[in-house]
Amino acid sequence: MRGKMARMTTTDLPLLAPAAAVGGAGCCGPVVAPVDAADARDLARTFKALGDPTRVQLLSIVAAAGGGEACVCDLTEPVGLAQPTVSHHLKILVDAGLLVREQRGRWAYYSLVPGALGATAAGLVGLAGDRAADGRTPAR
Amino acid sequence: MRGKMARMTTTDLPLLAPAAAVGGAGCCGPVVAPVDAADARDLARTFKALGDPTRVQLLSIVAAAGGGEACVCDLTEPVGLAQPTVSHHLKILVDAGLLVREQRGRWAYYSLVPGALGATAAGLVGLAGDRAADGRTPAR
DNA sequence: ACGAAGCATCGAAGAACGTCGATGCCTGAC
DNA sequence: GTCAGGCATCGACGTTCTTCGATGCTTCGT
Repeated sequence: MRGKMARMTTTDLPLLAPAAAVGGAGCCGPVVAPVDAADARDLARTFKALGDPTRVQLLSIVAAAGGGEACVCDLTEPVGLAQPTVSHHLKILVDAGLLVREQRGRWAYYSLVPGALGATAAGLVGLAGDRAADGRTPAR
Repeated sequence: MRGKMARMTTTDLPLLAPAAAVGGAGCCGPVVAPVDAADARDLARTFKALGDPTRVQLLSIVAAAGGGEACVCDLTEPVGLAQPTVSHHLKILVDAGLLVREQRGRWAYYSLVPGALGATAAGLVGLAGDRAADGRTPAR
């Protein structure tokens, strides 16, 4: 009889993960403080936004576009999806703090948030603490 | 007459993203070749594995554990989930190429794949091409 | 040989996700 | 003022994901 734990909904605030402040910890103890549950949640929220092929494509298309920005009409054709779907994915990327939207006239231009991808990558390698960050084996 | 495009299932091979080989492109043209659709798919598969708070926690707990490895019985309590659920998440991380499983006696020990997190982080910053990789603004 | 412990797999239930067509709002052109 | 274009939002539908209890397999200890 357990049906009482709210099911871990995973829907919450839209903030960007604060680079997962993993400091020096977990070096000499019985699994002490790897990352806070809240940090894990924030980091996972960003990764979930990146966890769709369409969104990864959108991100890279925007990054590769001339001027570093692209409007929705330029994005629907490369990904082969309908315009409402592309708008939906773009909104998710904006909510994740990876893209910014700027309306100019009739067009909505999307561009990368400068440090966002780097911060997420840093949080990713920070996940490992100081272990196996860039190919170093864990001493075995 | 669109309802016929197989729905983009997103389920396929378990391989790890090959760091998203974004070369030099998209500098002077109408959005040419940001990343291949297959690369986007592989990268997104890894990010989807990271897109759950429980899995992020598991990853960091394993990384912070003594010896760089942990068995399932050590992981169920920190994340507060049932054992089958933890096994399920661990399998997803193994399939994504982020963890390795080693059975020793009665226990199954999980540890980080050495370069996996770093490779994924590299693919992430590679997504931006050479733009906004580590805080550099796109010239504006 | 027998029981216990650790773990994976199975099947099910509910929530979340991706996709679309239809529709409405806002801007710019005439 | 009126029309057309670009985009977001809404509602719906099918798929996928997360979680659990139950169960089975393998290994160790007695």
